[in-house]
Amino acid sequence: MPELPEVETIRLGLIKRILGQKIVRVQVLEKKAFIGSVKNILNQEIINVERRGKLLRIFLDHDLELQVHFKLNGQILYQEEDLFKKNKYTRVILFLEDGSRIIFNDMRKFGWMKVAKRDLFKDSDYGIEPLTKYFTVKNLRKVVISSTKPIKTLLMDQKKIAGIGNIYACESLFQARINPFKIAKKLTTNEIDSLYKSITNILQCAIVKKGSSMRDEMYRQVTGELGEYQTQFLVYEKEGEKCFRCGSSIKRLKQGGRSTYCCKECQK
DNA sequence: CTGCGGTCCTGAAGGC
DNA sequence: TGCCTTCAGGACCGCA
Repeated sequence: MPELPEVETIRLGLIKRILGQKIVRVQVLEKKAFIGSVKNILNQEIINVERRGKLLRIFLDHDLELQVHFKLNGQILYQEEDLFKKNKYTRVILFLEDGSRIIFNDMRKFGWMKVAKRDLFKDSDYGIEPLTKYFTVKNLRKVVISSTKPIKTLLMDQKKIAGIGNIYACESLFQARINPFKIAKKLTTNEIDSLYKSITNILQCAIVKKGSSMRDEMYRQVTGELGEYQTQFLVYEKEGEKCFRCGSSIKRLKQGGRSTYCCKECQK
């Protein structure tokens, strides 16, 4: 579920609420959801909240961090004491010193929280980070022209470009008028320029709209509110609807076991 | 190197 | 009503 814009929205929601707080108690309701020792993060102060691709990184004292990977259904909520509510999908609760709580929910149990040493974090495990100074047309071109994969598969390869999942890959390729099945190295210079602009534009807009909350409404902001970018989708989950640009029917095609949504007339 | 299918889980939706 | 299949935002693994 959460891709870059959703994780970034969660990061922004947390950073203005939890900095300087200490974690005073940790309740693990699902063992496999919490990797590492709870003891190591007790009484540690939260000093920053960062993000790399789809990975959320809560920085603590003593060179430690608590990483969160949301996979498909993970959710982080921030609750004041009096609003506290867990549900049947609550896997971990972090209690902060002022009585507030960070709740990690995950219906499908794919996601996890992990205690890790900050200096062991391998930035090179992740590809170019969009919306940073490293994400330039030149760097995107370098990655694109050296790959024989279909462009959509490449966009979702976290080791090449970090943070893009199925939704934003489909939407970016539609906006750039590129066929998701086109082999990356066959893209023209103009197409790569266009793709660069569409990725940047769509991710920025999605962050402004606080991410995308889909039909099962699993993604929420930390306040519990829904995101709003799903109202801007032009192809994702629009099978059979008319293309916004040319009016022909939006197709759903299988690609690497996943659904790819596109317009066969506009995306060549 | 690549693609493909299976795997970790739970639940919703649709067909019959 | 109930049973069955398919699908779901991610990522890893083994295999060809």
